[in-house]
Amino acid sequence: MIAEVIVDIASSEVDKIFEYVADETVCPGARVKVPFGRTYAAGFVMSVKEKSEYPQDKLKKIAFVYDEPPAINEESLFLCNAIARRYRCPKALVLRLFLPAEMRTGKVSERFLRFATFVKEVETGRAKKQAACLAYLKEKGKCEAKELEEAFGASALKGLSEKGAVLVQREKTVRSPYASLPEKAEAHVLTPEQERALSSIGKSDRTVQLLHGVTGSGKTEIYLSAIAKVLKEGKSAIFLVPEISLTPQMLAQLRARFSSAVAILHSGLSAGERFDEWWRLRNGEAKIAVGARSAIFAPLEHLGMIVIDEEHDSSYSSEAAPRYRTFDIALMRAKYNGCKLILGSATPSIETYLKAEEGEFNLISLKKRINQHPMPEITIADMREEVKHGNPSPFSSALQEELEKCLKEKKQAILFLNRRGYSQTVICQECGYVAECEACDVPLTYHSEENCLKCHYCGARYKMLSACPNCGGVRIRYGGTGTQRVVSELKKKYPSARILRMDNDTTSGKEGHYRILKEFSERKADILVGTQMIAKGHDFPAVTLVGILDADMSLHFSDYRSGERTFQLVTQVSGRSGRAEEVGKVVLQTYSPKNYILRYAIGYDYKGFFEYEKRLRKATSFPPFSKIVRVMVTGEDEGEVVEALKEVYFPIKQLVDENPEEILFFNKMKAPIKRIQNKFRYQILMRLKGDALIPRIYDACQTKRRNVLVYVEENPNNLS
DNA sequence: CGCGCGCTCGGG
DNA sequence: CCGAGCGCGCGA
Repeated sequence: MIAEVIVDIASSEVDKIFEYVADETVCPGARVKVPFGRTYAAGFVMSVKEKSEYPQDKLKKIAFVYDEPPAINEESLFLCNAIARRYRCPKALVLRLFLPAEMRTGKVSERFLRFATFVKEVETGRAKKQAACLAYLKEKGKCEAKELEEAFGASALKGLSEKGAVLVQREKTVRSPYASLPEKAEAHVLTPEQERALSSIGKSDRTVQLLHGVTGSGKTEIYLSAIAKVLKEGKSAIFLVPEISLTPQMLAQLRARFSSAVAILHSGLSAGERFDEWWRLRNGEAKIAVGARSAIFAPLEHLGMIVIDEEHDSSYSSEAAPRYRTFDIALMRAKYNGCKLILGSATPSIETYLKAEEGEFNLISLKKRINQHPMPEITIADMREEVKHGNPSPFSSALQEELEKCLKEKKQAILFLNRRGYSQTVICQECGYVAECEACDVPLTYHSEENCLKCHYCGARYKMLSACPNCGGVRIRYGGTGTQRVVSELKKKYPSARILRMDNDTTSGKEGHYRILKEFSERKADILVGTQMIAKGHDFPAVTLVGILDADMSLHFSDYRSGERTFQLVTQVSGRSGRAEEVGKVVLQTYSPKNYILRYAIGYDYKGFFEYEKRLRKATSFPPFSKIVRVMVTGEDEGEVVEALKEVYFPIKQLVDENPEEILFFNKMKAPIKRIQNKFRYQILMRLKGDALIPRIYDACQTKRRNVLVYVEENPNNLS
């Protein structure tokens, strides 16, 4: 037998089939160890065949075959080939997506625990501890050795073991994260609207189902019911959520409904936990994979449903090679398995909603909130007026009024500002010098807590300036407010209020998010100040006020999606207010109160927003009415980067010249941020009418340069 | 003449 | 990716 093997080396130069002699038992998908060059390499068997065209005397034998059930199944192999072809990336890199990292590095394997089992009664003589221990164990039959040692002492157990009264053995166990969560099944009664949605999914002949429902309309319950149905048919399901939405609340809900049939795959788990959860899915013990983006690669067979919750979320696009969109992989899997793909959102992306409107996706709209509560009322605070009336603080008078009321009534408030740190920039007032990162072409952010300057692109830290390094001036201005400054201003204004901050700087550690959210939900604070991350699906019943401090931030971002993103953000953040019996309030601060996007957002008018945005995109030929392609060229040596840019520019230029009807825009330039982490960044930017040229653009970007990275991005999430 | 470094090439 | 092989430049 001959095995066609891909070696686990993520480089395009070695991304080809190597043939090895294998015995009959080796099957496609198996992980193997093969002689490669001087040494050995890990690899994957992609296929097997009878004989080889390669010179027989040069063929070598597979050295070792890992785990008996092949780690990669047939569907995974199919997906791997499709993804590698689509995104032009080494197969080894794609294959890694299908395995928990722990499996490749071999750092973690199964966990063993020592268990003591009762064997027989024996004479214990004067050894009281032994007698007590034996009695205890006889009662229980079997328990963890560590438990007995802690209760009765290690010597007692050892003594009993030597006498043959108990048997102490190492046993393989499965780490079960969240084992402590309750497993109680509750009765689930669907509202008529939810019932209708569920049956619409069942009846539809479309693969993709778009569940468009306002915040609080009970989408989750529909997902869970749909999954339960699939499970009953003996099939499995994947449930995807954005990175930070994997809250304990959500997990508790899943546990309650499906108990141990759920496996959770996310970065917060320990290496061992992730490894075990993965195997529970692979061997069929668990039927539902829940997780962020990468869980779309879960090793499930007989897939009966895929759910992508908050489908508009940008975390569903991979920022590293392979730069896949989760939706694309999900669609491949749905088609392969002949199952449905449910997308859910209160604010679907323009692209998704357009496809639903055109009938490509089945559109299901949920218009009612489960608890019948009205959406919180959003009022606009015109910050131009505030400035005119001499209010220099980050809080408008309307917001201050509401905050005071909120504090007096002992309710909670959330203030949202999408900028961490104290001030965005530090500027010398004498000469205009702006502190910048040495490795990146960006200004540094002042962090008051550590009294230092930080680069938000590479993470570098610098000492705070005592004087301007340029002119020696000591008058330094702090430009642009961040969450830290908001907190310090709040403390000045409301000294008795308890304030929590939640941003990238306060959420480090395994359960950073969770800790802060828990404190806030236990009402250990009155005001929560935070970035993006406070917007996601958390439920704080006591919150009656939300302040959006700077709605313009994302609005005036030079990006075709800025309107869409602002609408989504405002809707999502507003949804945090008034979750319980009380009607919530939202104060939205802006310098452009007449802006269309904000107008639609305060009226919760998704359709209005969609029609407006659709017309705009159509008129200007932006996605989804075109495709934006960016070829990024980056490396430490600027000369080499420019060389490489020219190298890929010419074939693409030729392509463009030959197909003028496909092109809306085409140019090469420096990227807006010219350097990140000492790497220079140049780009070719294109707007194309369709996808026709995409494969050839990828082809043109294949370079064998070692010190320069060239990659293609399709409709990238940011163009910095 | 011999060694060292940088580039190219092969790996089954 | 990683190491082997080889060519060329330079010092004594």
